Formats: sequence, structure tokens, C-alpha cells
Amino acid sequence: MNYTEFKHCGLNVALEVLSGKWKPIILFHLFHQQEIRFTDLWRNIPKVAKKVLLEHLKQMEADGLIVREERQVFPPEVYYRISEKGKALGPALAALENWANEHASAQVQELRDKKKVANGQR
Amino acid sequence: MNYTEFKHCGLNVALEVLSGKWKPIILFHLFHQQEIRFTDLWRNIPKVAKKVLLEHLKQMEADGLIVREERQVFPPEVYYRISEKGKALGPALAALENWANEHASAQVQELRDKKKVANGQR
DNA sequence: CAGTATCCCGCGTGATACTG
DNA sequence: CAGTATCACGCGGGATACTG
Repeated sequence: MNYTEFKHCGLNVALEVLSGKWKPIILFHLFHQQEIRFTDLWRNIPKVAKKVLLEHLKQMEADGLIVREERQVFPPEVYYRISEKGKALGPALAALENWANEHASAQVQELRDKKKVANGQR
Repeated sequence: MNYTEFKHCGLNVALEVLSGKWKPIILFHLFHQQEIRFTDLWRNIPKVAKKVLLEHLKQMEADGLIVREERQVFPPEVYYRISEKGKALGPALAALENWANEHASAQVQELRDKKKVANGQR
């Protein structure tokens, strides 16, 4: 068998597109909210630097996952929403979530606890 | 609505487990081969440093994705195979692959080309 | 052959201040 | 408010030599 065809490279592409510390939570919000203003998104994601959030959004827009809409007013208003291509990722993301919950519930619980602490919850 | 429950954290866990430059291709081989000796795996993944490959395998074993079997002979023989937990990732990985092929075929093709060049193919 | 020990480098992330 | 400019730092990944 010859593996030089790299049939897994679609997987690489998908993971690349998802690589970025805050992209999962960004997607989470956009999946649940249909449109969010930048500042609101920022406030809803504790501890991310504004610069980094903007970088991630820029990449995701370049990757076609999200749509950026700039309303020409002052002060500026910029809204982000999920694109069709982004929506299409939904099932795959859900599959990953399910896998984690079914096969790695310990790590999931760990992570949840860490985040609550980071957000000052009890 | 309150997002502090971080219902997406399963996704974070799954992506963490997959994070590592060579993990997709490692999984690819283990999904297709049922057991591989370390050196063979190494030869089949061009350009990865032995140290890095070992690190990845160690992490994947710690994450329960793969199983390491050491046969007590000289010279040493070590075989790796996918675990049940690893196998369970299959559908999710396939979903990501399909998404990439259906919605990001340009990037996929790009990546494929790059890899062929890296392997000295025409 | 499988694995470890060093040394190195670039990049992703972060803090902070500034601009239009 | 949205976005940019700097500066800094740790860590993932790579090259190479060594060990049991």
C-alpha cells in the first residue's frame, strides 16, 4: 500500500481551520446567536486579548467560516455571524463533542472545572 | 442566556487530543494497519523527527488513543495500534474530512500538492 | 531499534498603549 | 468601538548526537 496520496489531508485542512485557542468558543457563540457585535463577543469570552480575538476572527473570515458585517456609523459597529460553510461544520463538531463526552468525560470535567475557576465561579 | 457552562468544552478536549503536527497522519496509518512497528511508522512519515514522533505517540498513548506493545527481545521491537477509544474517533474524523472535501477542496488540493513536492513526486 | 539529551528557532498567544 | 503597533515569552517542533 502506498500512502503518498495522503487521503487524510482533508482532516489536516479541517484541523488547521480549527486551530486557534479560542476558535471553538467563538464558534460556539456564533452557532447559538446568529449575529454578535464584536464587543459583546469579547465580553463573553473572558481572558482573551482583543488582538488575539481579532486575529482569530480575521482568519476564520478568510477561511470562509464566518461573515463580517461592518455598519457605517460612528462609533463603529461590526457584527459577526456564521456562514453556510461554517454551519456545515456543525455535525463534525458535534461528533467530536460526543466522542469527548463518551470517551473522555474525565478530561472534559477537568476542563470544565478549570474554566469555572478561571471565571471565578464556585 | 449564560455561556459559562462551556458546553463546547468537549470539543476543546477533542481538539487538544488531536493537536500535534503529525497526529492525523499517525492516526491515518493506525486506522489502516492494525499494528505498526515504530521504525516502519517512522519510515512511512517522511520528515518527522524521531523525537517528535515519539512525543506524539507518548501523548496519544496517555490520551488512550493508541496502545503500545513492547516485545522483550533484542533488538527491541515496539508496536503501536489503535485503541477502542481511538477507533471511536473514526466517525468524527471522517466527518471533518468530508467537510474539508466538500467545502474546502481548494485548500485540500493545495495541501496535497505541497506534500507531493515535499516527497519529491511529480 | 527504541528512546533520551541538548540546543535552537519561530510562532501563537498575551499585555499594553495607541489611533481613526 | 473596532482595529493596529510593540514588545515579550513559552512551547511545539526540528537537528543532531548519544545510550541501553
